[in-house]
Order: sequence, then structure tokens, then C-alpha cells
Amino acid sequence: MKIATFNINGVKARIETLTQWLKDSAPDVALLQEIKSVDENFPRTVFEDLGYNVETHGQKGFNGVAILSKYPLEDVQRGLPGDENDIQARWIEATVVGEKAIRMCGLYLPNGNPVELNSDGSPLDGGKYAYKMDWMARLYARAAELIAAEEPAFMAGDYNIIPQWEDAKNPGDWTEDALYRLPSREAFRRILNLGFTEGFRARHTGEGHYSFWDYQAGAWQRNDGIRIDHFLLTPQCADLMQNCWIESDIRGREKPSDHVPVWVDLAA
DNA sequence: ATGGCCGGTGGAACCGGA
Repeated sequence: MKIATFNINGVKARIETLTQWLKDSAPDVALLQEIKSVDENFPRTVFEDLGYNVETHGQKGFNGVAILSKYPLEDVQRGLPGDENDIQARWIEATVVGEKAIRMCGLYLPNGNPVELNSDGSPLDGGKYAYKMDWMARLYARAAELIAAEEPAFMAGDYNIIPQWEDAKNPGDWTEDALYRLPSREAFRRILNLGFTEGFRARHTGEGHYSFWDYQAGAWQRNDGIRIDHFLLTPQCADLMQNCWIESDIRGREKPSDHVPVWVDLAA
């Protein structure tokens, strides 16, 4: 089963690019982020006509996540548990049943910039960085449940985390950025340390592998990118992983998103 | 050396992204 995560930066603006990609690359499952659409306006029939089941968790203007699947989706849950006051649409999960049942979680982790801190270095209440760190604490809790279940499951999406220096062309530019500063990486590492396998780094080493290039300043042409879209697999899911790769050439096509798809192939 | 984009909203400039 071939599964891709893809931050599409607006479903309306990306409809041509996205349908061509679905035809060419033919994922069995696509987890989408930044659909920037409410559920009622999501062009679901376009995807249903291509053979996909469609589940969305949208919001007006910003954010929004969706799952497209050629297999039936069961037990769909919307929203990351842990804060009833959080209205931002950044989490959706569902079970896909192929040869095996896989619990799939699609996520769009908050960016967190600008970083606003108290004098002791703790995140300023109500700020965007505090929201990011709070969201990651809730993610940790859900991740711990997935590990405890001891079943094939993964969390995939735009984590807005650069895990290590080799995941940025110019890491020095990012030292105090919300995507890379040490507390952000520590929070990501704590989740990994629950027992997850980061799919890409289980298969590839070294510099120069990115999943996002800014629209500005010819970032794509200079390969000035960062790797922030990730697959985290439970041990039972990691055992099914055949491969993991980044479909970077998508970034050079007509009217691209600023992100590209990241893939896993599971024996499921 | 510097600045350089894009999408959505709403109907012009602004917000948000990373």
C-alpha cells in the first residue's frame, strides 16, 4: 500500500496540480494538509471520480486536513484531543483496511513563529510558540496511546519541525526559529523516543533531502530547502515498511505547492 | 549586495505561511 503525505497549500488553487499528481503517482492513500477549505466547499466529487473515498476536517481560510483513500475508511476522528477550545483544524485519523488494518493520523502541526518568550525562556502565554508547544504536548499524549495499542499505526504530515541540522540547507539561518530551535526539536525527539520510527531517516542518510522550498528567492532552483514533512511509524507499522522517499520533482512542475509529497510503501 | 512569493478573504490591503 503506497501512502503519501502532501501539504497542498490550498485545494482550490491546487486542483489541477493535485488531480494530475493523483493520476500520475497514484497513491492508495493521500493525507493532505492546508486544504484551506470548509468541508462543504471541498471538491470531493473530483476525487471520488478518481476512485477515492474522501474524509475532510476543514476550516475557513486556513489549515484543514483531509484523507483520500482507495480503500474504505473506518472510525474517522477529527481534531487532536486534549483542548476543547482549540478550533484549528489540524488533525484527522482513520483506519484503512487492506491486507491489514492500519490506523492513520494526518496532521498539520502549528508553525509557531514568531517565537515569543518570557524572561525565563518559557513560551509567552497566548503566543504562537506557546500554541505550538501545547499542541506538541497533546500530540505526545495521542502518540503514547498509539504506542500502547501495539498495532500498526502512523502519524504523517507537516510537522513544521526540522529534526537535525542536515535537514536544512542553511541550518544557521534557523537556530532561533520555531521550526528548529532546541526546545522544538526536543519535543519532537520526545515523541520519537516513545518508540516511533521516522520513515525517511530509516532509509536515507545525509544532507540535501528536503520537503519544502519557499516560493521566494529562487529557493527551489538553489535547493535551499528544509525537511519538515515526516512519517512516524509505530514498531508494528515500521515492520511493514518497504520504503520511504520524497517525491521532490513535483516542486518543479507547473503551479506547485511549496511542499512536496513524502511517501511510504507498506506491506499491508 | 539586495530583494525577490503565494493563497485566501473579500472586493483593497492585509493575514498567514516557513
